[in-house]
Amino acid sequence: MAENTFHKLRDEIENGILKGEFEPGERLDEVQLATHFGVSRTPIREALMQLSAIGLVEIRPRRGAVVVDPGPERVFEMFEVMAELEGMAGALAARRHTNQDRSALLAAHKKCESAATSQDPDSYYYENEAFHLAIYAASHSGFLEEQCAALHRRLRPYRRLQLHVHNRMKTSLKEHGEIVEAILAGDAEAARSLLRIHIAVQGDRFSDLVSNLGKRTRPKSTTA
Amino acid sequence: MAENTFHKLRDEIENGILKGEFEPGERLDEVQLATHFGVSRTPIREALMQLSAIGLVEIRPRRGAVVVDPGPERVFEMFEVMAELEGMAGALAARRHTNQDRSALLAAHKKCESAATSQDPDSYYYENEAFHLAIYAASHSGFLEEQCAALHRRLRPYRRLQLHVHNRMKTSLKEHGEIVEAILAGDAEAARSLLRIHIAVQGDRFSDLVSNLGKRTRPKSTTA
DNA sequence: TCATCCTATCTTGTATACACAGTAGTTGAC
DNA sequence: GTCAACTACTGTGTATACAAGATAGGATGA
Repeated sequence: MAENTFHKLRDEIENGILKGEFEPGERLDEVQLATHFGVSRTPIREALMQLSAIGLVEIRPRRGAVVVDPGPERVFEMFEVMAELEGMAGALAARRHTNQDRSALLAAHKKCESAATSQDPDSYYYENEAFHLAIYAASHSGFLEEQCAALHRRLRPYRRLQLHVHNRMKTSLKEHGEIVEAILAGDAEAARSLLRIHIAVQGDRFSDLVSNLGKRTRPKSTTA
Repeated sequence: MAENTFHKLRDEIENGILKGEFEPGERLDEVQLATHFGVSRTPIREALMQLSAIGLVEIRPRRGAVVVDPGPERVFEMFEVMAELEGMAGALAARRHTNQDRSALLAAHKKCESAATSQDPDSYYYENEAFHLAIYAASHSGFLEEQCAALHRRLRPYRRLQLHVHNRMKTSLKEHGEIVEAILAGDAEAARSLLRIHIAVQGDRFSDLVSNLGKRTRPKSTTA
């Protein structure tokens, strides 16, 4: 541990963006953030630099940092790439998973099941994340795992919105079951295509997503 | 452009790392870099923050920044992911390419041909990069294009080493030809698998890569 | 009344200063 | 002679100060 101030600030601001406390397009005032966190501008700037490098904020010269607004097409493209990477992770996991991975996957799946039966979207959202992280880990490719986790993290807010679509939780859980089965059976191509379909935003889910993107920018009331 | 100092510094240091001026594992002294570039430590730190966010350097608290050394397995994993992403870009390009993309691809391919016939590895290296960027652009997925370009850039030094392997240039060019054909014919799955094979480091190429990784860390004489 | 220009203020970008942690070198003791 | 501890120094982390550009508001002219 023993992290530095700018590390904590980076996570803090990143979470703020992902949770929607800072809206897309919003300007991030350095002095304001500095006073808010009780630090000087220096570590704030360093945190913003890191966020700009991973594409969460954009720094325009002499004009400050703004929260990047990906827009519907870009979000769709991100899901497209996520589907491909997850498919790859699933395929590798099918070939390489150990007994430990097997237990982790089954345990994560079971927790998703509990969350789904108790009809708790927030809990399912959390356990779903753990489930996917377990797949990445089972791929035994450190780099792929990192890339997947990073993109997964970035897509969090949109995934969260999707879960509130009617019946999505139930469908999602059913797909999880098939995915686990394919991976544990060592069927790489089945795991790949099942995961692709699981992630991809196709058909109705696309219009659901676009519709939800509009809702994301809230009526300014919960800002404080 | 009117970029800021830290933008230029970031590119400068990044190029230094990719070109091997800074060796993997080497400590990046802030004061030394500052005096070298004739600036203060502030923009240097901001540049290092960005490089740490994209994984080129690692910042350990109170112990400064060091150039990340991926190690053979990690490099292999990066090529694995690159192969998948390029395959995806090729598949999308096959479906979505416009007449403009078509001309750009053919032009880039022709330039590779010229470089190959004149037996110029450096020139081929450059034109090869342009060729692959043309494929990314033809995918018409802005996010995928960015991801591919970033990873491609990061793998530059290793690709450069590979080109010096005997006959690689000729084989590479032949593969390019087949890839162009598949894309222009609209055969997505052919384009995908051809590109996967083109990028993947398999069989002999893996041992070539590992052997070249050793050469990269030079005999410490050119440090000054 | 509207548009344009000028000015004042606010914010970013860079430099510098100071505090604290880590590291290395030296000295002393076993 | 070797190991450990203490001290001095080097370098990072954060704050603050200063300079320069951008924006907004007001004033003047058409």
